[in-house]
Amino acid sequence: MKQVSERQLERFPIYLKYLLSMRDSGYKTISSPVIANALSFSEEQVRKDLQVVSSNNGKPKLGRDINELIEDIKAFLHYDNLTKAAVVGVGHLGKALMNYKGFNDFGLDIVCGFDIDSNLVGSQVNGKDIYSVYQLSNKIDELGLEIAILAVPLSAAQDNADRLVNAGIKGIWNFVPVHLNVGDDVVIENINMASSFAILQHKLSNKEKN
Amino acid sequence: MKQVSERQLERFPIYLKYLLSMRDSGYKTISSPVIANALSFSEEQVRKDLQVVSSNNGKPKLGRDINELIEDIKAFLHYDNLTKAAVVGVGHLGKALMNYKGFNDFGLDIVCGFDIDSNLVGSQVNGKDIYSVYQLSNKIDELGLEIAILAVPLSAAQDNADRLVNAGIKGIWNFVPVHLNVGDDVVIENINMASSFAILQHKLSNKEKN
DNA sequence: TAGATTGTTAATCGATTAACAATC
DNA sequence: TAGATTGTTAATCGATTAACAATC
Repeated sequence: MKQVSERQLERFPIYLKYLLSMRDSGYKTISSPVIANALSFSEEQVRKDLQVVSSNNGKPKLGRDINELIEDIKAFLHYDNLTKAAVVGVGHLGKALMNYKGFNDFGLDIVCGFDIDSNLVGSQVNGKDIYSVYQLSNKIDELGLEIAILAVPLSAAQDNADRLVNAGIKGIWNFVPVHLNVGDDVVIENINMASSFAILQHKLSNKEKN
Repeated sequence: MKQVSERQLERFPIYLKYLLSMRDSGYKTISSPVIANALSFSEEQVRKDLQVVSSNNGKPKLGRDINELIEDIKAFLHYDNLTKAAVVGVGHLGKALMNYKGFNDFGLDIVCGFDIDSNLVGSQVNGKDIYSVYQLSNKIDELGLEIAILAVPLSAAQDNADRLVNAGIKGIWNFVPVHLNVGDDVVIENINMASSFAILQHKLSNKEKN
């Protein structure tokens, strides 16, 4: 299979959402120019991206079979077998993540939550148990947790990352706006709202100048 | 001022968080290699990035003054005068965003929420009023709202984006995993959790292969 | 002074875009 | 057939990394 870049990986879920909506609208095939126009990408980029995941070639004049393309992207993104995850830090954000309905659609299954607050431990959010962070090691093994979603306060982020790594977690989805230092064998992916907002703000103030 | 790329913009909030923590630890100056090492960037990249925002040159052997650097980054990112925003769609995610304490730190002030559900309209979240989406035009003017934070269900996303644009909003921070089509004069910035998770998942499955 | 760090200029790398023959 | 779309190969663009003289 061809090499894939992070930029491309980011685009596949976007293609998938669009393709699902087009299938719902009754389309059977779809071409790169049509996708490009709908999503504001270039058609060359769409063609290259789809070549990475497609099991069959597209057909000149027709494009690709939508169903096949949807299956190819889902397979490529591992959407079929759910990855078990836990939310660490059950504050406002952590609760919202535990309640979010969309995660199953992209192969993520939030099994439980962890918090340090003894008032929360033993309760449930969206029907999912909240355990103590001191139970991390045990529960990770017992429940087969693969990924931790970190949503603790800033000051507790690195400590909890260390705790997770010690407990055997290899993947951390970090919602805390701070750089985590972990070993090479652990993968971190950050959702940094401050970074995203900086781009929005900058684009807006550039507009105003014109 | 030098040209700045989106990649660089994303890094400035990360630098800022780190610099604040180093200032708290008592440091007065800091060099690019030290920053690079702490944040897992290359030192050349750090040097180039800081040159974009710094009002003064760094000093060989010493580096830069931390306080000055912090002020420069804050000014560059417009962190000083708060941008007024509203959350549109007060579900689990919308509520969490309205409760999130960190936005003020990066120049964002969530003034109120909007929802279509008449059971929510008139209530408050974190002391902030929830208005009907039918009041958007009026309230945007009345309250001086500049940015909309979109957190509605997928099926309602494009309609609400259109509504916001019609009501005069020029910047949309989109938390819905869908591509929004708007005119050239409107800026959209997406927080796409599916895209972010795709990268995490892919890195993890690559690790497993080794 | 010696040397760590700087800013600038050049080289490399990777991703996007363009060009174009092949084909359903 | 004609032409829209494909896949491949080459060119361009932009960002990162490397090299190096300047300097506190």
